[in-house]
Amino acid sequence: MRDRQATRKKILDAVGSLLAAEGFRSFGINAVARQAQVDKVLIYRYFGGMPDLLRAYAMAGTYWPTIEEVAGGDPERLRGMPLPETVATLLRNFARAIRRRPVTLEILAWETIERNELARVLEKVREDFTRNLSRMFVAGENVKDSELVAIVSLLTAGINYLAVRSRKVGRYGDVNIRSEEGWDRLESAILTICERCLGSRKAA
Amino acid sequence: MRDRQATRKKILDAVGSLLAAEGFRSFGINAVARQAQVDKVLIYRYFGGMPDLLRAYAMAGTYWPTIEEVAGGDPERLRGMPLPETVATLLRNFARAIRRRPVTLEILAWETIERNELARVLEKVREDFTRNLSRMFVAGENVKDSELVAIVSLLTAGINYLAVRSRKVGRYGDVNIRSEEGWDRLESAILTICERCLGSRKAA
DNA sequence: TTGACATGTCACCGGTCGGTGAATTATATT
DNA sequence: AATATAATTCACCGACCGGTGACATGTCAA
Repeated sequence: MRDRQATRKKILDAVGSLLAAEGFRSFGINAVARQAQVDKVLIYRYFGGMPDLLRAYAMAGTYWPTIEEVAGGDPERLRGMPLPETVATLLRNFARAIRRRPVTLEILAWETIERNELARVLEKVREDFTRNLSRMFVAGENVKDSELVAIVSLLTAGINYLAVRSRKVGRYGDVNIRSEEGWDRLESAILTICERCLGSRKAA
Repeated sequence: MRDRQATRKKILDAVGSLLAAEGFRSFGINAVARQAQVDKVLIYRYFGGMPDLLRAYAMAGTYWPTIEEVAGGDPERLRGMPLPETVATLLRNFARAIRRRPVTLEILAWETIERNELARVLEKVREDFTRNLSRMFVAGENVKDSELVAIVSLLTAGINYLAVRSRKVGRYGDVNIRSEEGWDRLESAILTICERCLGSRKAA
C-alpha cells in the first residue's frame, strides 16, 4: 500500500465523489480524508492544502465542456450554418454538457457563495472557452453587436441557473427542469430566440 | 434594557445586517448573537431556533418584490399594452427590484446550496407572486402557449443568476453586471427578445 | 415588602474543524 | 543485514460551533 501515486488518486477520487454527493456544504480536509480512508496529513503532504487540492482536482477532471463537445463533433458543418442556427446549436449542446456534470454544477453553485482563488482560476478556464468559441464560430459576423453579447449572456446565465437549481428543486415556475421534456421546451425556446433575434438586426 | 420587544428587534436587525454583509457563509446562532450584542440563549428563548428566526426575519422584511413594484405603479397602463411590451416591462422592473435587495440575493444564492424548510417557504412566496402576476397581466392571452412560459423562465433565470453573481464578480462574459450601463444592455436585450418572440406566434 | 416571574448573564458540554510535530512502518539501496 | 528515506499513522492543539442548565437581576402585582 505504500504507493504515493495510488494514494494521491484515492484522495482525488474522494474529492470527486464527495463533491458529487454532498457538494461544498460539508466539504473539507477532514471529510476528504474520511472518504478516501487516508490520514489527512497526507493531503497536506501531497497537495499542500485545500486550495491546491481543489485546483489539482478541477484540472485533472473534465470540469468544463470541451469545444468539441459543444460544437457537436462537426465544426465544419456548424461553420456553414447561418449565425442563429450556429449559436442555437452551441447553446443547446452547452446546456446538455453542463447538465451531465454534477461536480461542475456544485462548483457553479458554490462560486455564488464563496469567492476564492479557485473560483478565479476556474473562471479563467470558462472565459477562455467562451473566447475560443466565439472566435471560431461568430468571428467576423457581427461580433461588434453588443446586443448579441447581451442576449447570449442572458441565455447562458439562464441555463446555468436552471441547471444549478435542478440539483435541488424539480421545477422552475411551470417548467420541469429535471425532465428531458422540460429541457426540450427550454431548448426550443432558445432556438426561437436565436432565430428571431440574431438574424438581420434592423427594424423594431 | 429589560425589554423583550426591543431585544427581539435587535436580533432581527442583526440577522439582516449580517446576511447583507457576510451572507450565509459565516451565518449562525453565535454570529447573530455577537452582532446583536445579545446572549445567544435569548435567540432560543424568543425564536425557538435558527429556522424560526429566519422565517420571522424573512416574513417581516420585504423579501420579495411586490406586484406594485414590478407593475410600475400603474397596472392599468400596463394592461393596455401589447403583450410583448407588458412582459418586457415586468421583467425589467423585476430585475431592478431584485438587484436592490441584497439579502434576497443572498438567500437565492444560498438556496442553490442548502435546501431547507425556509427555502421551501420562500419559494412558495415567489410562486404566488408569479402566479398573481401572470393572472393579472397575461391571462387569456396565450397562456396556453408553453413557449411563452419557457422563454420567460429562461429570462428570469438569467436575471436571477446575473444578479446573484454580481455580488461576487463584476463581469459576466463581456457584460459589466455591476454597472447601470451593463444592465441597460441586458434590459434592451430582454426588450428585443420579448418583442420578437412573444408577438404573433407563427412562421419560422 | 415580599414574592413570582420575565429578562438577561455565565459557564460549560460534546463535537467538528483545520492544522502540526513526532513516532512508526515499509521499501529500496548499499 | 544495516541503513537512509519515503509513506503512513497517531496524538494532540486551539478555535469555533450549536445547544443547555444554573444562576443573577430587574419589574410588577398582591
